[in-house]
Amino acid sequence: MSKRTEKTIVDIAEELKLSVSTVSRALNNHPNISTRTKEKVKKMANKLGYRPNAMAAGLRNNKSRTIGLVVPRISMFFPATISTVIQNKLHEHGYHVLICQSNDSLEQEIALAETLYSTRIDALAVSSTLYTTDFSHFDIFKDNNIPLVFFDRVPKDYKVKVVKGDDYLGGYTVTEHLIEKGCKDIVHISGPLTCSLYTERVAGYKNALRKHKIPFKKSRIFYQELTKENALQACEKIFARPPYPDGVFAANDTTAITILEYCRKKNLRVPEDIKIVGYSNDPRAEIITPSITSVDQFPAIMGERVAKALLELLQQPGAPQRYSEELVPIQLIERASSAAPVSTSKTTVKKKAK
Amino acid sequence: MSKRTEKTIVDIAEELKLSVSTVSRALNNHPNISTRTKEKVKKMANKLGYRPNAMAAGLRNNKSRTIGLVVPRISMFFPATISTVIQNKLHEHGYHVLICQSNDSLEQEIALAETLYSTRIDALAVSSTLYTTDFSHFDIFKDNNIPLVFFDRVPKDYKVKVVKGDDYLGGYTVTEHLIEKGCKDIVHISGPLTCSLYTERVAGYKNALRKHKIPFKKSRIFYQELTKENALQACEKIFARPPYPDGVFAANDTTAITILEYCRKKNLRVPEDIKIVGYSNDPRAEIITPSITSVDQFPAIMGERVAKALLELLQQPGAPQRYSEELVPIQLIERASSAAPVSTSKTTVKKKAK
DNA sequence: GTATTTTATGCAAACGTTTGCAATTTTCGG
DNA sequence: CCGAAAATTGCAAACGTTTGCATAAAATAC
Repeated sequence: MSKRTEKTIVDIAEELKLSVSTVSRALNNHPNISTRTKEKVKKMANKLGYRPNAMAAGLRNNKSRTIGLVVPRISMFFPATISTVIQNKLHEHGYHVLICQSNDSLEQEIALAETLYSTRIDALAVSSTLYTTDFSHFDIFKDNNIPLVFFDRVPKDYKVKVVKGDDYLGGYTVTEHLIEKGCKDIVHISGPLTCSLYTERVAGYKNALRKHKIPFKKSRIFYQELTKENALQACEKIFARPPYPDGVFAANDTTAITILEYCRKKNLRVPEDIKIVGYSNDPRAEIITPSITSVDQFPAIMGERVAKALLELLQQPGAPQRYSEELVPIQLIERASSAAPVSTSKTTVKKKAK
Repeated sequence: MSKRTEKTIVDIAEELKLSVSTVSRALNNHPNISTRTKEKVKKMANKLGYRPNAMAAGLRNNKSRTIGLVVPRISMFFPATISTVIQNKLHEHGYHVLICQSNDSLEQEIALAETLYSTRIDALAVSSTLYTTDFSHFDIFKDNNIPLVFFDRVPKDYKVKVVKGDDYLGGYTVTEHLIEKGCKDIVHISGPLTCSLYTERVAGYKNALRKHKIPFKKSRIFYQELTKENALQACEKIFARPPYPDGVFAANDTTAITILEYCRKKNLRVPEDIKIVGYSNDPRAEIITPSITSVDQFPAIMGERVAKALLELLQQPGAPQRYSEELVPIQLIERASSAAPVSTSKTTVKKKAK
């Protein structure tokens, strides 16, 4: 085991009786260096086991070739998929990605912004906390003209590049779908309104109701963090007494699944007695019985777009960042949980096939 | 928008008519600095919007306060959970975590080792590719005494710190469980043997068979990357002609789920006709019908242990790294897919309840 | 009030690169 | 073979910190 003696370009230079600048340029394929010396240098670099010191280069160039990525958590399907794509894509272009989790804590998000700035990341992509309404902790990046892209959970009144799903359309589509399948009393379990994407889905929900002349009832909408526990609590309220709703639009699949299981326990048949639609098309939605209708948000596409946006901004340093919003399409994936027509109460009780 | 003028400690020093060294020490709470100047300095730092430059500090100190994490992919439940935990834990101690994906490509893994070394990470944790048998691309870290910890997918003959699940016990437990539930002909879908954890599970499988005097048949074991497509191909072979097996031990849950769905299509009843057990306790295993028996590997615990190991090594720089293996326990989670006793062929055909 | 210890601050080098500019060597036209 | 242009290489400063050592200031002892 050799003592920790990192080889540097000066070692190469000494060995070869060249100047460090020549060695540096040779390693970076600078056109002014003859091919002969380039070869010599690279050979020696190999021989000595030289590895460039990214910090030294970064300090000199004032760039780290690292980009930051802040997401609520990487153990959830949707952000995990996006992160994967962004990471792979940027890696192809020689960038590292520092994936950080805010754990949906505003405090942590603020701290992350600070320390990510300290590492002098070249760009930042963020999907914010559920509770972030003030985005000023990202001002440092804007002010210093560091590429900044928000995705999915994006700010409302903060001028910055944005890549998001078409949440209004999503909310509208789901609700209309349920109405078309015969639902007349649709509950919506939404995330907290501090997060703009939920307000948009709610808007879609309301507009679909209005269009189909179904009265909107405040008591039929819930705003909460979309956890299993909260979903169960909502169920307790919803099914405390009749009339039960005949449709549920859950703003994520964890909630949809929880409600489905609750209904099973209550001997409510899905979809005959009540239809359920989720959101995000989590892999679980497909395999549960009955399979759950959901909305595909195409996380891979979103990831691609974010990566592309970042790369474009990185390619044109100094160019002022313009506000722009990019919409990633959504698609309703119809499955069993919202399939059959609603049985008129107590009449046709077809035996469920499989 | 201010021009990009990063404030540095020299700016603070000039403003305060102090030397840079004093400012540096003040910001780092060096004991030799009077509290009065410390306060003054910090105040001014705030006022100027100073943010430390991690690269400069890193260059000087020869440490980056960043640790590397190499996993096959972060979009899979098990590594995602581990990564989450490691990241959060290390972050508490002021470290950044550079999460990288090898995408199960040896080539990418090698490249990652190289570039991670270039960033001068302070430590490295890796769960290797399915196909990594030669680990010499990690020698740089060993040779330079940089903390190196492997987890889950660990090397066989490479002396290094290791945190892994008890895969032998897992294989044994699952197989014995199936036998106890009445299975006499158990197929095992294993990952490729290049990955040591699968060889151990296979060993467990074989030993359980032997102990219970069930002959091992080579034709009943499959070695393949555990994807859905491969699982389907295996199914085609397995169910090409009778006799069909009465038990399947799948080395991950994706495979178990695929087989379950295949059996449903073939009108084979699970668990009456055939029992299925998966591995890793993916969230999907719980919600599918019938729910699938699986093996919990406690990813959160594994993550904790890895983080702890890294931190310990980081705390004692220079100490020679010893080889050591830490076993994380496993637990069989019994569910419906392996529950009921095997129906003797064609006799009692109880209607499956729900 | 001086000598000595303790406390607080400053100087300057170092970390490993990159790069503008100057210097040197090579090439080539005439 | 000379001079000028082109190609190659070298010098030295800079990036923003940290830190060993020296120095200055304050506190303490006598």
